[in-house]
Amino acid sequence: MAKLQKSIDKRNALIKATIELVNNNGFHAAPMSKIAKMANVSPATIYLYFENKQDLVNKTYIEVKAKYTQYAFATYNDRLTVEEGFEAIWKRIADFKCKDSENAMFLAQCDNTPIIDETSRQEGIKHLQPLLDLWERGKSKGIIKPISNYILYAYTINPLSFLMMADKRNGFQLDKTHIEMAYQAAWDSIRVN
Amino acid sequence: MAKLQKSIDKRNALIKATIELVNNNGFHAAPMSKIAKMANVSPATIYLYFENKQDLVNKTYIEVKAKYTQYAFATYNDRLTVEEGFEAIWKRIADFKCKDSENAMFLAQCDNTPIIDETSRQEGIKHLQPLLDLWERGKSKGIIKPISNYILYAYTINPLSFLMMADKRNGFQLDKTHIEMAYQAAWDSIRVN
Amino acid sequence: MAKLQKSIDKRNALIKATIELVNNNGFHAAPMSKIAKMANVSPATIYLYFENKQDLVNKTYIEVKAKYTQYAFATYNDRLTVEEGFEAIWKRIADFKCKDSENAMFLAQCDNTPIIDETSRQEGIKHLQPLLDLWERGKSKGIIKPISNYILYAYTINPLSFLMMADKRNGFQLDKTHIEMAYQAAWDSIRVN
Amino acid sequence: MAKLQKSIDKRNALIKATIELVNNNGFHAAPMSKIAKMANVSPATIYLYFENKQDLVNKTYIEVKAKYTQYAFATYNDRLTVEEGFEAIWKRIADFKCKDSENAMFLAQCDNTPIIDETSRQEGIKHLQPLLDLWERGKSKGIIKPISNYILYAYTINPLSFLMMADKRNGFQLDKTHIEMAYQAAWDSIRVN
DNA sequence: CATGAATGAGTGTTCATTCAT
DNA sequence: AATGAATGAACACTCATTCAT
Repeated sequence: MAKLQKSIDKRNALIKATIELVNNNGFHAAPMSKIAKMANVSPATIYLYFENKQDLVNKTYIEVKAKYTQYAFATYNDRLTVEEGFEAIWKRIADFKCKDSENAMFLAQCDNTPIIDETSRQEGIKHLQPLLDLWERGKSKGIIKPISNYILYAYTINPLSFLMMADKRNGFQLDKTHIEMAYQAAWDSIRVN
Repeated sequence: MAKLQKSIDKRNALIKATIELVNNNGFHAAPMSKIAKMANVSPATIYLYFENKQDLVNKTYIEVKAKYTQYAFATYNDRLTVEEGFEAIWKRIADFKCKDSENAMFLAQCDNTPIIDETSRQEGIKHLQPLLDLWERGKSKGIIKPISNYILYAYTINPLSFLMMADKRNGFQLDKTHIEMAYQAAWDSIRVN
Repeated sequence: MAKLQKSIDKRNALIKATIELVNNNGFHAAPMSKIAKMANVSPATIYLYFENKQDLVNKTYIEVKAKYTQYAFATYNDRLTVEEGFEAIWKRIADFKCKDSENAMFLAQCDNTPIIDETSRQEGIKHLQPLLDLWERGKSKGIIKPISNYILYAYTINPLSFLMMADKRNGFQLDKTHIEMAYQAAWDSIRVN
Repeated sequence: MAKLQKSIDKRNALIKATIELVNNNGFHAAPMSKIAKMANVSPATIYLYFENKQDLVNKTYIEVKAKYTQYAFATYNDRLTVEEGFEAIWKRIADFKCKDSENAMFLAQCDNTPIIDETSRQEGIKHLQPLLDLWERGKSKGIIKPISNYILYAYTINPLSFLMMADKRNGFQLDKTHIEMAYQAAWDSIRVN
């Protein structure tokens, strides 16, 4: 029991270290040796928990994505109206991007990069289903435009990554007011007017 | 003159090679030696044209971004109405993402990554000014929502990167119909009701 | 008693695993971890039975060499004539190389390699004494050439290793007929004609 | 020209270092770093001359084997009688084992080991053809026993490796007298009495 | 201007061995 | 007696960069 606990701690420490290093300097500046050092572990120990670097990165991605979706849907249930449901999910995601920016930034870095292999990417997306279901409901009720989910995602959720990065990098502040405006833009872009 | 011409050719070849390699396997799979080989040049020659790898990547980014903005504004002039102007620019950008996907994918990979340094990033954004001016015009005329340009960008232009990647990676097809739908979403998200 | 029995089983399993792995890919592909796995034992357990890897390899060598000499002399007794005795031993050794090729191959790999330390090598040779005695008898009776035992060994026994490897690796078949021819060559090379 | 010369020097130094290290402590104690150091070269430089460690070892083997066969046949021509020819070749090989023991020991270590891949092994054997031709001549003239070349090799040439190792390791002295005795044994083993 | 050869520092990974349990 | 987890040191190999030519 104690052994197992310790193991999970190390695994977590490794994943945390990976996220931290990747966030600070990008994937190309996150060597195994540094990850090990930051997790207070020998480089060899990493390979007790992960097959290789690719696996470590994939697993980290999947784990973070799981946290993300879990957070996103925590307040949602399908008895909400389409608009209520959408707002609930969207705001939770916005919240995640603001409050858990470590994880959010890591996910953003994974977005357009071939570092995560396709299998893990699919695995990561899997838990987004409730949102897709909500959209289908909205479409059939004539509330949401009858367009591809890819477009719906591109115009509602994805912009939040950009805004979070702008907040981190440039002068932009992703505060309450801006989030409200962003939500309005998101909803306006997909609702049937 | 002939010498200079030759030089520009080599520089271009190097930039082209960088883009190609980064597109195929990401930044971590684009070593200087491969870039040199693909450009039919000695590794040492790269350092006649660029200070180091960081510089090569930065310059490549700036160059590609310049092509991108040049293409974006080619049909635009400020005598167009706000909506006409916006549509003109947006559609050109969409066009670029479809037709020059080599360059577009490279830019997408640079988006959320710390590989490009902040200075070069600013340099790349510089030429986007006409779009910002257009938005200001739209805002003052009450046509476009009075919100931060970051949000306007996030909800109109940025989604196109996501859709292009979806087209490259997943089943999604960024064709005429989808582009039209995306444009509608973009415009709906920022126009005053 | 049960405990002790179990221990011997484990020791044997470890030695067997060592032989098997070394045979398959050579010494450099027989790490302790794989040996442990193949013997269904923890890596740490190896160190209860052997001091270190060198010791494991040495002991394996000695053990296999012991089996080899035991087999070689099983049908021999010193009341046989010199030629009968030589044939008996030689044919047993040839038999061993054919039938117990696992062990024979392992010994062959140890032959010209510095992996086995000199002490263990001497230890392994020790049981060959009856053959040396036979040779001395043959020499004193004028039946066997009065030459160094090293040469006698080199020209009678050692060639069998080469032929066995040729059988394993190349097209050569070390069958009944070839063994008979080899025996004739061996005997011809050392007998006083 | 100077450049090319220097390159060949380095290649030779690397091969020499490989032989030396393998001879001293076996293959498992010849890491690339030590080979590089012994050749006064950076580890990275090895990879300018050889694809990888396997390639380095293979090429070293082929090169040494070539020197060996070249030396073996230097005094031979097919106008010699079968016995003269055999003695010429055999004695040259014995000579090689004595005088160029560095190379000879390296070859001995390669003999029963899977470190050299089969292709390189075949490549190494290729130049032995004149000996095989001589044997065929001897067989057709009824001078040499009509038996497999594998057996002829096992009982004439191969014992020399054993004797050389005995000379290096144990008390045995592979001197003139012993060589003469060994030759007699070799010839007796294959000649038609 | 252009290069091929060269490299020190670093990469991901494996290994023989140890230790707390 | 037996172990799974852990590790420092080493391994084969690669990289961005330099330099003599």
